[in-house]
Amino acid sequence: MKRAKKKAFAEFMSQRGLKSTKQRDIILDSFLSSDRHLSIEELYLKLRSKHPNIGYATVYRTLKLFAEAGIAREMQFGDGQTRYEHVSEGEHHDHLVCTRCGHIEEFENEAIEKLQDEVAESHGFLIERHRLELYGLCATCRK
Amino acid sequence: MKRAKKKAFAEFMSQRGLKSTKQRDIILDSFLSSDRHLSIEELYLKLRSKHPNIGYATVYRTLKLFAEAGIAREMQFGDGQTRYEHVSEGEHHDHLVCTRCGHIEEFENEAIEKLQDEVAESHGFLIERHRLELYGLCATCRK
DNA sequence: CGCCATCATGAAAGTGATATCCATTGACAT
DNA sequence: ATGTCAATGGATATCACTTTCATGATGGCG
Ligand SMILES: [Mn+2]
Ligand SMILES: [Mn+2]
Ligand SMILES: [Zn+2]
Ligand SMILES: [Zn+2]
Repeated sequence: MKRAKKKAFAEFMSQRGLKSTKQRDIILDSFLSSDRHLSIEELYLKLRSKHPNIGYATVYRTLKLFAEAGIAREMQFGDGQTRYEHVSEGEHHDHLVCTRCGHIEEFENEAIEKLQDEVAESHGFLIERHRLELYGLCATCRK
Repeated sequence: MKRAKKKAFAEFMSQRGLKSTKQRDIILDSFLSSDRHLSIEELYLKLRSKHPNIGYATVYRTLKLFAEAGIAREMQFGDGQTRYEHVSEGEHHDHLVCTRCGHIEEFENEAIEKLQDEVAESHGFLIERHRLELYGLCATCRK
C-alpha cells in the first residue's frame, strides 16, 4: 500500500529527472500516514513540530507533485481549502461530508455511476470525471 | 416565474427591514434575465455599460442577498469563480459541465437521488444537501 | 572524491477572488 | 421636512494559494 505508492512516486521522479530530497521523503511519509483528506496547511502544521525547517512552499509544491505523480488527488469540499486525498490505482470513490465536524467518509456505488453514464449519454456529453458529494450530519453528530 | 421571484425577494426584504433601492432593482432584473449560472464579475460587467454607477461591491452584496432570500444559489464549478444560479421553489437539479467551452447543462434524475439517500442511510448520515457534477465535453465540443 | 550543471528550498512578495471599511448618500417612518 | 438607520462604492484588507529569488543540496561525470 504505502510501499506501492512510494515506489510509484520514486519512478515518477526519476522519469522526470527530479531529485530525491530529505524534505520530500518526510512529506511523503507524513502524507501516507495521515488522514485521507488533508489540506496543505494541516499537513504543514503537522510536520512543523518535528521538522520546523520545512517550509509551507515546499509542502505545497510536494503535494502538487504527488498529484502529478498520481498518488494524490486535489479535492474541494467547499470549506475554502484544497484537500489532498490518497489515490489508489484504478480505484474510485465519492464522499459523504459532515457539515458539523468535517468528518469525511468514502463510498462506492456502481448503480449511481451507471446512471451517471446514462445521463451524460442522453445529453450528448462525453464524461471525463465527476464529483458526487453528500453533505449532512455524520452518525456521531446526529445524536 | 420572474414575478414570483421578485415577489419573494420583496417579502424577504421587508421581513428583514431592508430597503428597496434602485441598484437592487436593476441587479435583480439583470440577474433574472441572464444566463442561469453567472459569476459576480460577469453580472457586474454586463451591468456596467448601462449602469456605470453600480459598484462591484454592491453586485457582490446583492447576489449574497439573493442567496439568503432563497432565489439564488452559490455554486462552485472549479473555475475559481463563484457562480449564482436561479433557484425555483421546490426544484432541484444537478449539472453537466463542459470542460472545454464552459457550457453548463442541468439535469434531474430521481433514481440517482434515491440511491444517494440509500447510501447516506447505510452510513448513518443525515443528508442536508448534495452536489453532483459531471465534467466532460458537451455535444458541440465533441465534434 | 571533487566539480558543477541542475534542481530544490524557504522566506518573502505577488495574485486574484472575495470580504470588509468608512465617508457619504438615500430610503422611509413619523 | 426631519431624523434615523440602511445602502452604496471606492478603497483597503483578507485569505489561500502561487511565484520569485537568493541560497543550498543532489547526483552524474571525470
Ligand atoms: Mn476520499
Ligand atoms: Mn443549474
Ligand atoms: Zn460529524
Ligand atoms: Zn463545450
